[in-house]
Amino acid sequence: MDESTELLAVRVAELYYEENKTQDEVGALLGITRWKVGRLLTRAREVGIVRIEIVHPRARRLDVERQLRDRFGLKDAVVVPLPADDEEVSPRVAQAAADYLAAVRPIPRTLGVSWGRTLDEVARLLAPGWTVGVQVVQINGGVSLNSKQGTAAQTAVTIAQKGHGQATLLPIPAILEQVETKRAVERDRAVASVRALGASASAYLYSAGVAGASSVHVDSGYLTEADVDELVAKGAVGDVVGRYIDRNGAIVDSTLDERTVGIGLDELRAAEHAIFVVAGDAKHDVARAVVTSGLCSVIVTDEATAHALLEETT
Amino acid sequence: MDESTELLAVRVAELYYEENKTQDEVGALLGITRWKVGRLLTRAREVGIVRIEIVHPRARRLDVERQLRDRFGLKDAVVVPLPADDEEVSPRVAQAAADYLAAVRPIPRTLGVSWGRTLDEVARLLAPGWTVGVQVVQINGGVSLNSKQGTAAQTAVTIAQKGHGQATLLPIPAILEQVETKRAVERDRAVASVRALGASASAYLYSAGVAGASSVHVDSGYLTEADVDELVAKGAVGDVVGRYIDRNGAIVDSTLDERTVGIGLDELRAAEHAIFVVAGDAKHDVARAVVTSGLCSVIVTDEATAHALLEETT
DNA sequence: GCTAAAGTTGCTCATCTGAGCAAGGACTCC
DNA sequence: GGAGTCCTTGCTCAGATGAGCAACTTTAGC
Repeated sequence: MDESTELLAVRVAELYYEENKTQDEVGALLGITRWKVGRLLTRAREVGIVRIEIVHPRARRLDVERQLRDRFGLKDAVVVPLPADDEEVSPRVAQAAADYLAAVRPIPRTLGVSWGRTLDEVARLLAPGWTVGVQVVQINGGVSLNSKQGTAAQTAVTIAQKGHGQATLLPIPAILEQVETKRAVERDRAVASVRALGASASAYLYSAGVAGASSVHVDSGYLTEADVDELVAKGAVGDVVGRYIDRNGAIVDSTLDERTVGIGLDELRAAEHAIFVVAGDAKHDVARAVVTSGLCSVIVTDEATAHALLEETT
Repeated sequence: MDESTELLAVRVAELYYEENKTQDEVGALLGITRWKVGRLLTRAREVGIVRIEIVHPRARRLDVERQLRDRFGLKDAVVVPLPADDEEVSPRVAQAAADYLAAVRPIPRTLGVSWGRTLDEVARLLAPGWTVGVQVVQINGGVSLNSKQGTAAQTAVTIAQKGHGQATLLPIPAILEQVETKRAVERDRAVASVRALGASASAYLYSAGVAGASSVHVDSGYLTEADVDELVAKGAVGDVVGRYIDRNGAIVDSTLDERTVGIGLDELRAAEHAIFVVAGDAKHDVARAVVTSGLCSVIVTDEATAHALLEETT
């Protein structure tokens, strides 16, 4: 588009969009036919002279969502635009996840949830009365060894309460020290039944952690920084329901995995609705691993993550 | 608009604007009638959920321009949107002024110009060949006492050259020390003829300066900082064609004014086209004085200045 | 509980707008 | 210089859209 055409397009756009004139009127005013006006407007939109944007905390990027679905064979995708303020990213994604959960049809009778900061936020933002009589099951261990005790339970309970249903918890450490202990615990009748209930869920809602010193597992005392460093050295990019995976979505350390309590990755892969919530630049790698290895059927994320997924997997 | 309607409006806007669906399709998809879709879109635009903006260096704000015309009885107004970068404001206004000048009809045979940074920029941005055979006359004195000598002449010459015409200069100090000198100079045949030519111009193009230590007059040595301080104390807000005016557009110091060489304010007020170019936050006060006192028939400015003019003159 | 006022909804109809097409113009490559 | 190709232009026509209206619903005030 040459200089003078561009200038004309600007004038046309001003008269049409800002002055609310019809294409006919604009044409008459500028001495061109209305068809030319129409074409200039189309071009102005294409070229970006005219920018139409939807400014709202609950806005979504449907075009990006479609690309994600297509590229990774997902059942669904939810992408929220990046807000001006970085702090706002995770609440918006959480809100979107909460909205999505409330809209899942058929309504899940049994919902398996993991825990973590992101999930906590989702629970908090979920609309009270989002459903009726839901059964929420915690799908991975979580009683932490230090202060933050109870947040894992809190998440499940909140989601259950707001859905006028009840929560079934898994009050067991996420990772046990000995394989034997883990086996023994799983043989326990109560624990086994929770595991069974979890395995039967019709939908799962979970997030992922980054493999690094800031991991919740280090924070909670399940793993030392050295442990995590070793995992990273072995190729770990992050954890999903407490299990560390590499960039291909494979378990990094099977011994560690044996000591991890909760649902297995294959159960997640087989699930009807496996809703994966991720926000933030740090999690691009884990997100990619999850999405490419079919761990989720639905992803809820921010635009930056979505673009990262789409760009680098060409 | 309540929460749920708003959310619906967002969904509607996304499907309509981003997915390019018809209102009918959007309605079918969301289970509402197409009329409701149309109404939601209208509201979304009104409320600002949908924002349509024209992003272009040459874009204008026609709505604001209309307000300016109406409020101040101007013949015309040109308002450029604020660019993201503050540095960009004055070039954009200058460009707009250059564009405007080239589009003035009937084409001015004789154009009176003042000088200064703004005018210089206008001259620089003017399109070569913007007209043919124009006669450019310098309307106020300008040979400066220090280094920057010649810029005043430069402006007029550039405008004339680009308009395939010739420039008539007024190579005399803007302000003389003695009234007698000024009178004597004006009696000079050559000078008198330039003044006469200037007075006969069919269009004037000029800017304004702020009354303050940074004034060109101080910079050029015509006035001392103390002089300017005194002017300010007397109510001066700035100068137009070298003459200091107060907020009502009246001459502040008649003695000083008597020593100022060039066109008078009344000649400006009587002119057919008095095109006033102002940019920048510092000049809001002078701009208001010029505009409210009828010194210009056309204003070319930036959005911030325009808003300042409109807001505070209610 | 009733009435008036204000707001909302679905509809008709006139107008606006984009897709698609044929004709004209400009540019390229022998 | 001429044929072929690409791009632009104005047009027809069908589909999309907004103004205006009457019926209906909600709200407020008594």
